[in-house]
Amino acid sequence: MTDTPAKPSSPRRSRPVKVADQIKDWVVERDLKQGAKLPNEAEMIALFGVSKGTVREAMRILEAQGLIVTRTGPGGGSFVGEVSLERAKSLLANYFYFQDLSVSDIYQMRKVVEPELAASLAGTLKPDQIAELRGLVQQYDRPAESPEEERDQHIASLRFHAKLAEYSRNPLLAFMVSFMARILTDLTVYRRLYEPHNEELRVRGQRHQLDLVEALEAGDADRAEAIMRSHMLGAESLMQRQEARVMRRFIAE
Amino acid sequence: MTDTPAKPSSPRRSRPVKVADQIKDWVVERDLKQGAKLPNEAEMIALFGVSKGTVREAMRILEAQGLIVTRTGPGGGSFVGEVSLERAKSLLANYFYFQDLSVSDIYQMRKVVEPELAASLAGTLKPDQIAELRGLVQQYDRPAESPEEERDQHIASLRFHAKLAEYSRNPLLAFMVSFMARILTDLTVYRRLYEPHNEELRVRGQRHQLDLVEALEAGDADRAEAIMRSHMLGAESLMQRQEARVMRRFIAE
DNA sequence: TAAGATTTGTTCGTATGTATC
DNA sequence: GGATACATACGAACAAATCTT
Repeated sequence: MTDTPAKPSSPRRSRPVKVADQIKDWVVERDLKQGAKLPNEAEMIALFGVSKGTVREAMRILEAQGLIVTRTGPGGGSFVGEVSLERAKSLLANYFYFQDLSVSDIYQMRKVVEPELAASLAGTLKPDQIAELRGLVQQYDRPAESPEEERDQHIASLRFHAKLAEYSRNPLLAFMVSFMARILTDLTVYRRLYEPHNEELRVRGQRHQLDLVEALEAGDADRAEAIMRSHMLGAESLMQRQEARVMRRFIAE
Repeated sequence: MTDTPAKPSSPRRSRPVKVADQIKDWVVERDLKQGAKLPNEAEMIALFGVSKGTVREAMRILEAQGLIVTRTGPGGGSFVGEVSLERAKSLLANYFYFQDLSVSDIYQMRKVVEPELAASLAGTLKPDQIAELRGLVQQYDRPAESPEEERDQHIASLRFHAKLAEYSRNPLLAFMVSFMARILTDLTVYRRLYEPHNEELRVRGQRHQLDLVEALEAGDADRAEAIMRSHMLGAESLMQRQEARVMRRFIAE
């Protein structure tokens, strides 16, 4: 029912996995919302006719997917918990760990998605949101004086994009932009993926972002889109030389 | 190390979760590849100084994320297993279950991503791939004679897009397109999300796809992009009236 | 086919930890 | 601080799957 169309001869499903599926069904049937309480361990044991260990393994499966959260103590138990953005990004990052994702792959996506986001945001932001964006841009207002500062500036600039994503009313667009910002951030942190210093590019990047905020404030969608497109081209050239294959490690949590 | 920058006061981490993290670290340190064998249960117990139940719960966590697979019997055990495309899509779908994702949200994304995919595919496909695409288009060569057939045609048409994604050399682009095709397919299956029948639109859609294959074969990127863009607009209008909020159920597996 | 070896799968009893009242 | 209600963890035993001979 809630399963993908029909696995041709399942490879084998252990009982905990089955129980996890049953619990999902149980939740869906009752249309439980975030925060709703699930039966406790003892009740689960009775409900599905399995032992405590099996129930616990099933719970861990659901927990790992972010579908439930568990608290101990009186009034504790397991609860429906919506999958957080953070967890969703981590789980997807694990997938790309095994793919051969390059920086230019990411930019091929960014070049089309970020301008669309910018365009759709024009004229929809509240003054405090505009202010917050301007605040982020200020964080890299001056030339970096050390590699560490340059790295921090780079990360702050990615936070600018993540913030734009946050303001979007389209969850899919928001997720994709936020996800790419995270991958690039991780890359910056773990791989020193920032340039041998190029002051001109930094200044131009900052100019772009300030102009963009202005266009967003003015509600000029076309201009916002154009600026973002140009900004992406600049950023791409900034990172292009980095041949680095992106994902070469597990992403924990 | 492999964790996100630094959780400010983690809410509490159960022992199985810790062990799961330790196992991830263990794998990363050794740079184990897909198929590599992990220590068996007994060794894990010794290695981390926890009980069997705890080890098993940790394993279930990793399994739920698609990071390991487990087999019984001699020569069995747990193995590093790359996260499959299917699982990644399912896990992400669970996130959007809790978001308020609309059909037009999906199309906002499709309208920019699918043309980019089409453009990048022009001139890169082998004859058998071209043939396979043509084969898919043939599956909705004639007017549907029943709602069921119309649904099947709609699904086949989404398979066309999924197939294009499969041919892409950009894993990120490929994933996004495939993911959207899956959501729309689920929607078609579970919610009868296909139109009250509009023969003209069907014919035009098919025409688009045939022209697209031709442009891809000829290596005409601009034309492929333009056709896809137009195709997306048509498909959008086809589904537009469906106000349906997309995700209102768990996606199992 | 059958038996044995190996490894995960499942259960049960018990004890401990944790948060609420 | 004690009682209560819950999850958490351990250990020993047994079941099932699968490979080898």
